[in-house]
Amino acid sequence: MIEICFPDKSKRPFKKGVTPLEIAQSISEGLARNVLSSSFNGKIIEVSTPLKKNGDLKLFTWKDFEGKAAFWHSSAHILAQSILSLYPKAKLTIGPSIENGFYYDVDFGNFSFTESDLVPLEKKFLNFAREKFKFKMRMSSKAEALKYYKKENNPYKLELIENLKDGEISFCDHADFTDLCRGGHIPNTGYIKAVKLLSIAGAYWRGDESRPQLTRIYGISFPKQKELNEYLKLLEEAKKRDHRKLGKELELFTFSKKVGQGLPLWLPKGAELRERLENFLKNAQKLAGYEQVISPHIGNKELYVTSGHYEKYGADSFQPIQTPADGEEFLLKPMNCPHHCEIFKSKPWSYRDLPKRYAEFGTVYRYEQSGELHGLTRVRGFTQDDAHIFCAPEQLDDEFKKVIDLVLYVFKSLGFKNFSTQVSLRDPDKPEKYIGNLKNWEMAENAIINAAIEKDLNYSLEKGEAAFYGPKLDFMVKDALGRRWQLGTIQVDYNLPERFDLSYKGSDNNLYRPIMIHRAPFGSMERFVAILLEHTGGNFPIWLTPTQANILCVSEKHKNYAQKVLKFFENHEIRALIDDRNETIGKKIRESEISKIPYMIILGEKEAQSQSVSLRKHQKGDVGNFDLDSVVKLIKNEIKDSHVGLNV
RNA sequence: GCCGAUGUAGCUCAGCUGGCUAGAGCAGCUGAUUUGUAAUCAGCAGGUCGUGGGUUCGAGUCCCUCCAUCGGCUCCA
Repeated sequence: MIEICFPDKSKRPFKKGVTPLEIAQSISEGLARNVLSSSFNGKIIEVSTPLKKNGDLKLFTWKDFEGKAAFWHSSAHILAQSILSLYPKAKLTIGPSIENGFYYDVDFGNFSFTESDLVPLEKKFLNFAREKFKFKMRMSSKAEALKYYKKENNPYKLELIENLKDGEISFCDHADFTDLCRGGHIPNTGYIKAVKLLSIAGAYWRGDESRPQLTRIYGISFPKQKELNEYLKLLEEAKKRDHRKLGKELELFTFSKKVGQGLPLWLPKGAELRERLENFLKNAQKLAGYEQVISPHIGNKELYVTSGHYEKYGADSFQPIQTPADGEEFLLKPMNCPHHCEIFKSKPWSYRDLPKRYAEFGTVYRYEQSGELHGLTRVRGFTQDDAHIFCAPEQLDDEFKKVIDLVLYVFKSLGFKNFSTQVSLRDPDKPEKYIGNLKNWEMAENAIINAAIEKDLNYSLEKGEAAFYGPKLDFMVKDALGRRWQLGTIQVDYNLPERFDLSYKGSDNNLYRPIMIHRAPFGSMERFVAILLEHTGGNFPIWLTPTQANILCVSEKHKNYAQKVLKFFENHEIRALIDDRNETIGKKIRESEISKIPYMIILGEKEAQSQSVSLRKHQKGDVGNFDLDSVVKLIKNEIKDSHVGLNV
């Protein structure tokens, strides 16, 4: 007998060799039907694995992350089986489960696999799934595994096996298909009732640009057809919130082939919106002790040679601008930091002056790869809400926390609740990738981690993700389709103060090197507006929205009264428009609803007589009749409420 | 940059296997209507079918080049 301990700490004895599935059965038939995967002493195992010793058992169903992972991992096996069945010459590589579904990377050789090939593949998949093939794990010696894939002539699997230890190599069989596999499957293929092969993409073998490009097939599967339908519907809904679509519809920004790809043009409404965001942050920064500075859009090449950026990125960026003078070269500003360093250098500083906090909405230009451009989230010209803090080492801790507070304040004011943070540290195994001494790195990394803990951030530690000049803390927010984007960022930098030979005089009359903090709460105005659009679906908080109230006349007869109402609104600083076109009131309301203006002020004969207005709220409908004073008061109150913490 | 897909009027789209002067709705303009909580009616105008080349008696439709966009990969100071 062995003793099994469950997550609720209860313990029960079982016969030696019992499987997790049998244990589930002993609990309830329902659980047995739904259990997809399990873990024993923290290690993921098949539910058919006999248990031979005492230990902690967890059973996973579709509701658990681990259950879904097993489900999708198993789906990847069936996908691979389907691929080989239709394309016997294809070479399989890897096929993991991902956040939403799974993929398999395949080398089709000379054959060009296209989207239309997904349909028959999907059919094949479903046919295999219905057969209820059992997934069976099998250990293999390294020699045996190598022999198998040599026979299959599959260099990818051979490379994978070469990197594995003998004795830790296993295969998973189902039907007549086998694949190198670590394990973690559902009991049989029949659990998969619905599948959708979503898209194909090129992906480099092992993520290395210099190695062959494979065809990646993405898919998602579900235990019920209904769940697949719901997921596909969700994707459709998400497309409606795409910032590129909304930006066009709401006339916020546009692109022009003639101006150049990745170079956004802000339309009047978008520019106004962006200006409001900038003013909001400027006010907050003023209160936090920042000073605004302004630097030019180009800088002498020498500036970037000094900063080290030219050496590292020069060849991959916009190339230097030549002037009529011999040998003179300027670069489009790819970042603001070197300029700010020179601002700091403009006079000598005492320790009493620190920290200096220089802020600038600085527009920078970076030559991003054409295939990487994406709406407003990845562009070639953008404006960072940048600032650089020059402080003494002993001030780093405190300054870092203050910046976190500012970022959290910005996120809170704009209603971003579901964000995650990532602490990017150096890779300790590759010290050559980083500059600065070890002691400083440790100090900075600890400062960031401690600050993240103290501020109760939900953070992940990412080794090897640090910039070459220092560790950083990034704030990540998802877009409508669940893609993660970095917005706010806080970075510690030991490099630039060194390269620019920055210094301040300490109390002992010696010169010391300041530490620099780069930070941008929005990240960039472009990306921030994009993500804000996707989060709000274009229904911005009323303090930000381009038009707050739309004054609609029932007929052209009431133009004069409408003008009077407009004047009244303007006097109370409410952004209002008049729609006095010769159209029906129904049409004006419809258009106002579509353009997502929060309030409609409807007025006709009745209202003109009584000097009142009829109020309609976007997405809500008629609110009732109000006199001018109370309607203004009502809207102003909502504007104030929508602006969390701004009026402190 | 790489793999795959897409590109028809300001916007959303139709145009089957190549065959009359390329269509629709919305937006625009003109006129009628003067309207009460999500589209009033009629008329008019609007397109080098992304670009350049090729195949063909004939190309929006087939082939190639380039450009842009979309989904990914790589990258992201």
